[in-house]
Amino acid sequence: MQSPAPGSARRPARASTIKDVAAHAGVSITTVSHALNNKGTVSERTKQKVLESAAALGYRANAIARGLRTNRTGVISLVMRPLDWLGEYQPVGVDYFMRLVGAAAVSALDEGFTLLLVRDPTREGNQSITLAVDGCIIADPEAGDPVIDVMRERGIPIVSIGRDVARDDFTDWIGDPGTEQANQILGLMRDTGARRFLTVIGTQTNAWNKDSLLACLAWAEANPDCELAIERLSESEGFEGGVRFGQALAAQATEGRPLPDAIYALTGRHAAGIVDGLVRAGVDVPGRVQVASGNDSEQCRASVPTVTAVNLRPEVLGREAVLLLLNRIEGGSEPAKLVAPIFLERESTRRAEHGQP
Amino acid sequence: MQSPAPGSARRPARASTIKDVAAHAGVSITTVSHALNNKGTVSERTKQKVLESAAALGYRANAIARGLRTNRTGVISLVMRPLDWLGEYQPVGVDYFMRLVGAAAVSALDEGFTLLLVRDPTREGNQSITLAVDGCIIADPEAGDPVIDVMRERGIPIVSIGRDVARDDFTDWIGDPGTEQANQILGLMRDTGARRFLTVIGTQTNAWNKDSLLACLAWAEANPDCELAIERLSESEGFEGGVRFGQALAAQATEGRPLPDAIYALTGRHAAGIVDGLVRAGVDVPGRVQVASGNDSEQCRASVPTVTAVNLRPEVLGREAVLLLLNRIEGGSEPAKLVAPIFLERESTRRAEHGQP
DNA sequence: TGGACCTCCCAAAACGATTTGGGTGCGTCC
DNA sequence: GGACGCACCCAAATCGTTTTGGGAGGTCCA
Repeated sequence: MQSPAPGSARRPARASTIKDVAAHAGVSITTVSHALNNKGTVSERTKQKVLESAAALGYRANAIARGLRTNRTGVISLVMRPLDWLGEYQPVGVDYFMRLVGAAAVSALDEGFTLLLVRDPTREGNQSITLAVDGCIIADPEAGDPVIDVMRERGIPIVSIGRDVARDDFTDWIGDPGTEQANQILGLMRDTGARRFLTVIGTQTNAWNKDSLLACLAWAEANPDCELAIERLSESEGFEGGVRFGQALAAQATEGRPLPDAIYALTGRHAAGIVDGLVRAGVDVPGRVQVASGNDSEQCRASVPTVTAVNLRPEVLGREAVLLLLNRIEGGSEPAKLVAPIFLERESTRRAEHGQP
Repeated sequence: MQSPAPGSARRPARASTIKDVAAHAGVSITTVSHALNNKGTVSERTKQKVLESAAALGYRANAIARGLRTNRTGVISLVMRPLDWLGEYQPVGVDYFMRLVGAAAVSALDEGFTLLLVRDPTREGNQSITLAVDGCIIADPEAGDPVIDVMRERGIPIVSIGRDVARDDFTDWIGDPGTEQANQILGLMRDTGARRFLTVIGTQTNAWNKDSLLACLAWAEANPDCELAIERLSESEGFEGGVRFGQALAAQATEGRPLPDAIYALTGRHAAGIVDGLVRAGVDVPGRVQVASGNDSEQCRASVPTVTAVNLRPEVLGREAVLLLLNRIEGGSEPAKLVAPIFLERESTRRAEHGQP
């Protein structure tokens, strides 16, 4: 196995084709195809001959040619909408995304598929293979997401992680409505004395933001002794945006506008940033203000104090999305699963007096 | 835009082809191809007509057919050898892998490629597109890794992250020899009083394990007042394996076999586990034993005490690997970059008396 | 008038597989 | 001996592009 000179141009080494195998075995390409794929009728003797020739030549069917003919590539794509907004990869605090990708990739591999990471496939000039996949997973679609339209037009099965809030007919999504989660978090903080609440929500139109907002409003409706304010903070502001937000709150407090008793920030980076901003401004967390996050992230775990959060279980979401998609590709109609998040109580909220064991 | 009934089989909706566009515009398919790709000579009038027809029909060239003809797919693959060993996705403590994938994906997307995550492409029966990519990145290849042979045979450019220790002629890799890193860590612990050292290395034959081992041995050679023991611990043992290892060390100490003064565990999960095992067994870290990790991970950051570690900068590795690969695909010979790791001093090692500012 | 040279367009040949729709030869049965 | 069935094999069509190698028609110049 000679290697080309370092940096030399791509070796023109033509991989052997089905024609080469046919010639080597002294049969037609039809017979080779049949022998290798166990189709048609091929005598045992001929089949062995073909297998030997294929092995001798190191033949591996060209997946592109096969894909052209069969319209199957063995590839599923994953569109991470969060990436499309963030614009750039953020090295810290986006581990939800990372875990999701990892879980989806491994699940796909386990099922004999490969996972293709793509950016918005609706963009013109996208020369790549994004529209030639067997199926597509879209994570956190925005309202009326055009990716769903494009895939449907092409007849490519698509499932989402988190529903499309503008598309009630689209039911092939997994995730959780987020209602229970909001009730649990707000309820905990109420039980430990909070009455003035602030919910900090991102600016994207995805299901998570919308459904969480609705859940918070409904909760406030059901708890008239509590007061709830809503603020928007763009996802792309990240941790630093949270810090500024927290400091601004503290500054306003010195000017007479009272601090809320409890803050529920949906994004982990925001929550951790807010805690940091408040603490730096001398506000006691959780003594004066309690803070909780709607999505666990590394910053929540590493924060001082650590931030109470919800684990949305990206590993499970990734795996279940792949399995649902494969079912759809096979024409199945297995129902989509809900994935209930896990509540993680940490230091940034107060412990309930008579809590669980 | 009607949607199919939920769960209905894939809609047979045939996407429009170049033939449809040609018919619609009243020209030949050659002309369509030329007009859309700015090749050949097409009058401005005809070109406009073609563009209009293409837009009207929502035409997007079939990437598979194009790939068959041009032998270019716009896809690069990433083989994570660690995944092949671990066998299963580990939700915690493999954030090095996750960050690498994320960085590589985003870098590829920025350059107009998509990233395909694949498992060992040398395996028989791998029906997928893994051998039809434009290039391949292999992370942490093992000694004489067969993936490199397969890709070379097919003339597919390949670059690695970390060298192949059994292949000196293969220079298209990025990373770091790990020598400086070992010297720095062992030196720090020596400077703070340690004399009896223990290095804990994984069992894989990749460059990181091998080069780190050599670096440690060389360091011991150069520091004759120090004593160095080597132990192997399989990567797949993870955090729990580290815990057991640490507890075993502590148990042996009560039986008269003295504890080392300093432990250098290459794998972050091992290091954090060892700290946990030692602390649980009542050993003071860093008072009695110092511990450092060769690869930062979330467990290192979240451990109590936090674990001194080295940030191998997976974000940079992922991006540089993609850029190097694209250069090779274009036939370039730009030299590969070294990516120097960053030393992160934390609580599990003692502070040097007269350290840096 | 004839040829050289544009400009603009197209038919057909790839690319490498799968699949359709027969062939061919042989044995069996009436 | 002829019809039929079976086992085995193959030529050619097909998938949707790109690219090659002209061809038709017009202009310009000798």
